[in-house]
Amino acid sequence: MSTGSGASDAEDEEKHHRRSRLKKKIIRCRANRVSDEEPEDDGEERRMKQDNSSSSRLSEPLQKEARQTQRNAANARERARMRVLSKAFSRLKTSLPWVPADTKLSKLDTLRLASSYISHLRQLLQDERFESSFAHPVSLTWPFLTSGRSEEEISSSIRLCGATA
DNA sequence: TAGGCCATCTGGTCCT
DNA sequence: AGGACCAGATGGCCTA
Repeated sequence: MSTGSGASDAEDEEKHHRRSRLKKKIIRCRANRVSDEEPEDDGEERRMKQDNSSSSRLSEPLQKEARQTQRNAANARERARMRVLSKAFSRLKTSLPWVPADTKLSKLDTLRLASSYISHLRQLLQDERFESSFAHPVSLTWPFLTSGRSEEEISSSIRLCGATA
């Protein structure tokens, strides 16, 4: 997974499309297997049965088909859900300071770094010097925290964020 | 080539 | 009943 920056977004997209094509191929194969098991469509009788709203009254093959349709819909929803989750991870990653945009970071690493970064910020809030030099520290976000800090403080933060907890 | 990571499928459970 | 969420299984891609 790459970051949420413009170029890497496109990269992500391309990667995603490549994967999707492969996966779709797999899905098609599986679907074919399923449909191979299904008997031939018997026109009129089938259409009449489709008018029945209750699936329990459907014939066996139609029930099977209905289940498969529902499954496919559920799969699509699950894919969308996981896509949202992945994007959230990407956004979280881009909000981590001192992590270059093109850095490869697993989801687990992203969580760990975010966690350590939060700890770091909490530490800063408890720091007396920090409190005396900023009137409203809580309203500040990370890019501003670097101003007024020594090289040593910044590099120690880099070490902190660079280490996988 | 093994191992890590990821996307997807799937069945189960919970919630509305 | 249907959707959301979750966890396990599976298979592909990538890298050391």
